[in-house]
Amino acid sequence: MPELPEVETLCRQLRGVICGAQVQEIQTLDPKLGKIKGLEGESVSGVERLGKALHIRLAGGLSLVIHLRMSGRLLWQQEDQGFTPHTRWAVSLSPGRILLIDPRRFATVALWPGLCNSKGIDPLNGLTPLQLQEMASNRRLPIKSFLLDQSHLAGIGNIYACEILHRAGISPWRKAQDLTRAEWERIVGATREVLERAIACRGTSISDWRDLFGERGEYQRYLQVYAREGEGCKRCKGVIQRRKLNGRGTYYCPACQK
DNA sequence: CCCTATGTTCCCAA
DNA sequence: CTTGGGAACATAGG
Repeated sequence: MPELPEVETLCRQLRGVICGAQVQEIQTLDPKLGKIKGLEGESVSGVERLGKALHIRLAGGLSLVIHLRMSGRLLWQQEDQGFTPHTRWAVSLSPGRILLIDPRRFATVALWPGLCNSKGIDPLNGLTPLQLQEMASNRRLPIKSFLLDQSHLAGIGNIYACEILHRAGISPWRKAQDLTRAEWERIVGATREVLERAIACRGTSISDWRDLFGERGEYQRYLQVYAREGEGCKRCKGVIQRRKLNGRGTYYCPACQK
């Protein structure tokens, strides 16, 4: 469910409520998640996002790393209001607790010694067209699959890959190695514009995404192609199509994405 | 029963 | 060894 804008939203919201707070208790309700012990009394020194992973940094140097995968959510409870359905894990801190809610049970939590080194570059931090073009040289996979590969760009998922390619006017099936310099420039620009607006909107609540405080995001108002199969393109006279690419629903306008 | 779902990892064939 | 694609993971909903 959550991609870069959604995880960034949680990251910023968590910073506002748990920086400096002390860990009181960690509860593991789903045995599939490994138990994390020995953090009682540790204080939170910061919250960072690396790709789609959330890092809660502790003063002792360790980081609690949460990955929400497909259906994970975080919910802040200032007071104990009980566990909502599908609560898998919870951290109680001095000002309140964070619930990890995850129907499909793909989410992971782990304790990392220090900073996790992720290979992919952050699309919002120093992304250049030349850099991308070099990474894509000799890659015959479709550009959409390239954008989804977290070892290249860290944070883009299925919704935003579709939206970025529409905004850039490029077909999801173009081979990554065939894009021109000008097209990579359009991708970099579209990536920044789409992700920054989505962050400002606190994510896309097309189905069940909610932020840390249970509020819906607003970016669904700005979606140009995702979940719009059969509807008119907002930029040309085309009709939005949906096809599968590597098993993922892929929305695009055949008329203006070349 | 079928298909779908905002992600990642493993396995296999080319 | 590399690359790309499909299945698996687990659950709910249409």
